[in-house]
Amino acid sequence: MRTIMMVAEKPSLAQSISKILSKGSCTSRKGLNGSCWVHEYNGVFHGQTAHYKMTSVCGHVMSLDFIGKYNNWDQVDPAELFSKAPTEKKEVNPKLSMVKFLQVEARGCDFLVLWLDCDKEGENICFEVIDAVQPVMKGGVREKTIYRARFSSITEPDIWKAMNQLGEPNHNESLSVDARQELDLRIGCAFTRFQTKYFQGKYGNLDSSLISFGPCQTPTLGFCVERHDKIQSFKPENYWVIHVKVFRAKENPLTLDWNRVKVFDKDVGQMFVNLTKTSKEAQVESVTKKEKSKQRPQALNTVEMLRVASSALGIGPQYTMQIAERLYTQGFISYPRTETSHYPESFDLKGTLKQQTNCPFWSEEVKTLLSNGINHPRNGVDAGDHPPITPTRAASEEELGSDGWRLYEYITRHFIATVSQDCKYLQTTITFNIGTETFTCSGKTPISSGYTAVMPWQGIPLEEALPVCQKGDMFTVDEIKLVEKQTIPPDFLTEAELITLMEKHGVGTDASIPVHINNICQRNYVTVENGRKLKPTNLGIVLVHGYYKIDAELVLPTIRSAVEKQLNLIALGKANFQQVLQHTLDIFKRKFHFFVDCVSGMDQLMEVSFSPIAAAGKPLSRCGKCHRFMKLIQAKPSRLHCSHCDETYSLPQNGAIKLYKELRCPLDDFELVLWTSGARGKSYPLCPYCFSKPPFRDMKKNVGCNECTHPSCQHSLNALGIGQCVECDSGVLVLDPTSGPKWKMSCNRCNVVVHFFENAHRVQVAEDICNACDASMVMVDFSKTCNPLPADETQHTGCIFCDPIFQDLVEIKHATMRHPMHRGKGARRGRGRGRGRRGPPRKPKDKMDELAAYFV
DNA sequence: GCAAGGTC
Repeated sequence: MRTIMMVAEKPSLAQSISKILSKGSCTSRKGLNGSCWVHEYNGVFHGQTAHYKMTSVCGHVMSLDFIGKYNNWDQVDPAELFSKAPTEKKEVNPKLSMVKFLQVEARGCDFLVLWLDCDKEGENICFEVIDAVQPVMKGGVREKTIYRARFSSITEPDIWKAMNQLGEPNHNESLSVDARQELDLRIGCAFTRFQTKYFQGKYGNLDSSLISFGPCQTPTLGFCVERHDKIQSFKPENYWVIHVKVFRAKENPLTLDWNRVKVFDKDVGQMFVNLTKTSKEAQVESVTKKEKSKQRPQALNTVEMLRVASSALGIGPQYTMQIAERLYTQGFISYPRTETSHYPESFDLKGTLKQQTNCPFWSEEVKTLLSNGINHPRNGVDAGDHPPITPTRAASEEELGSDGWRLYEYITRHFIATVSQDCKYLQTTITFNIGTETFTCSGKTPISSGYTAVMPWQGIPLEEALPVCQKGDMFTVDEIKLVEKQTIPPDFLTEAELITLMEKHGVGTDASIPVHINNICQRNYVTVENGRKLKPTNLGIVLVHGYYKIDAELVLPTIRSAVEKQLNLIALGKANFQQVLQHTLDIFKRKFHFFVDCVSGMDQLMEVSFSPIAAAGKPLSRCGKCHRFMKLIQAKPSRLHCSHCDETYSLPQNGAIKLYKELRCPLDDFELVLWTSGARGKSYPLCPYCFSKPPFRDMKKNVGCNECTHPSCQHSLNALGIGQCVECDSGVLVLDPTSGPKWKMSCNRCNVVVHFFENAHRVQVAEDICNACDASMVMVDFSKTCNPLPADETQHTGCIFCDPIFQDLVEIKHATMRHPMHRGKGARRGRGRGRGRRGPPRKPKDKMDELAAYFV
């Protein structure tokens, strides 16, 4: 029997498609990566009985990156990223072993049917799957073996239609995505690295660890700064309006609106007032009554959900998507990433509504709709991806938690609204003539609330009823005055407005819009103010103004759409992949060089808001080269700067840095500093020079003395390492020499901190090794007054894992069970032991020799 | 450490 492997873009789709095609009879099992499912059933393929295996990936399998050595910021000129630097495809998430999983499932299969989403990204993933799977499938030389299923919705008729009309994957569309990936990578990384290094080397208080650039995030920031500029350049203007009040006996006075609304010249205003004042009476010119309606909403898609969540619920896009994904995986709502605002024909509107019958918040409205009949939903856009976002089962606040419930409540109310009637109201307008001028007064009275019954915030507010009158009726003029007013500046851009702008200009997608907004917040280009308004920071403003000054195209919203236009030519087969890629890269390469040449133009703006790095920070520790004090710059990213040598040294982030007893690194004479993390109180010393430039080949970048393999330095791993970490595979528990009297050792790789020998006078790592577990022996001195040791002993040396006397004094407890000592000899792991187990350390050579060797 | 696009 032939076997057909079928692959969807996500596990949920594999499940629904296989359910349809197997008519509910498939068996399901989890794949070896623990994330994807395999659904199997028998059916017919090409007229013969066949075995089907339907599975999925989780989005893209591969992602593009530069080959390793081009990811070293210190060694690579960003300009090289435009052409010289080779790229390679890497697995997006190596932990998922997606390629291996696909190969295991595809081995020996006869046919491959690709059910990836029907957009360009999906087409690209098709080829990622093909590349992974083809080598292990049965070689069908004479027969076509790879098919593409194209579906426009996840409904039975559509899925069956797709299965019966299998086509071929579209290589051109896939190539257009390959081109986009390469362009985004080369352009984004080149600009980001250049800017970051350039500005961070010059200014001390930028307060952002990364000065990033990207074809989506930069225009996103541009929108926010554009509004800021409008506010700044706003000049209030005076204008004048005529306020008129009229009344009739025993009735409340009416305030009227002037038909000319306002004038910008006081004298002209006064003239109109005089003309109005020629009459003491207001005559009714006409009374019109018009039935109007407020339309029920279209079915909910992602972008609209994000807008409402931000503006009405006060929940940001990133968090909204997190909540929505949780609601989706728990089965409360349908798939939350969709551009479609139109229910498919087969959508069970009534069934979805019935589920909500018993929810007290809207049961009345639901019951009325079910008994009176639901309204046909408005036409929306069918993007062919997923149905609109709807509730899929009833829920309560207890089940969902506060924010989950608020979003679910909105989604549900929105759904009910889409099948409700429009809101109808009567608009009455009374037109008055006073002198030569015309004034009106209007009011709304609800006729039927329609959908606003479930979306009360959109309802017609109750107003005082207008007086009943007819043409020719006379009112007495109570008051006529000229009122001076001022135009007011616009407010900062709201997140909801930004989402609309991004969508309009094609910046980002429904799934990536939240990411871009999050990026510009995290990079400290904008802050989120009350009412989720986005206020640009000095840094954000200077960056955008700098781009405007040097090359406005870098920040204009068209930068994305212009490139996408080119990419579309590839997708349509009208242009060659290489030519488009080269052409676009050439343009941006020139833009890059121009930007580099003109960056002083941005400097002039930076200088106004930021202080030079040499003027920032407080003196902390001495430089090993000039022996003058270096300054600690606390602003993000925290770093040490030697103004004499004009060098900047990076430091670990998210912790406190202080001087470490004026001790020095034996390799380079830099004074050591102590890094302390907040939460768990982990700390270690580090040499500012070695931290960026590891002295030994086996040492990674950005590590402290607790990972240094120096053979004789008293602060190194060799001197203070005790034994293999009890949690992680690669770490070593290192004594924290500053931790007494609450002594502890912490893993130099993971977050494990082990407390031991509380109140001991002194704790030292001894020369000897435990025979049983290879850990370093530990020597402990207790003071006489506080001595837990037996008899009169105040000093004891032993293995903290194996020594019975130490057992109660070490807080390892359950973690001990993971230690090799307690798992039998077979379980011993070879790596990462304490000192003495790392082989004879190489003798350190002269520091500069070491460095030279390191970088060869 | 970087982009944007999928998805978990």
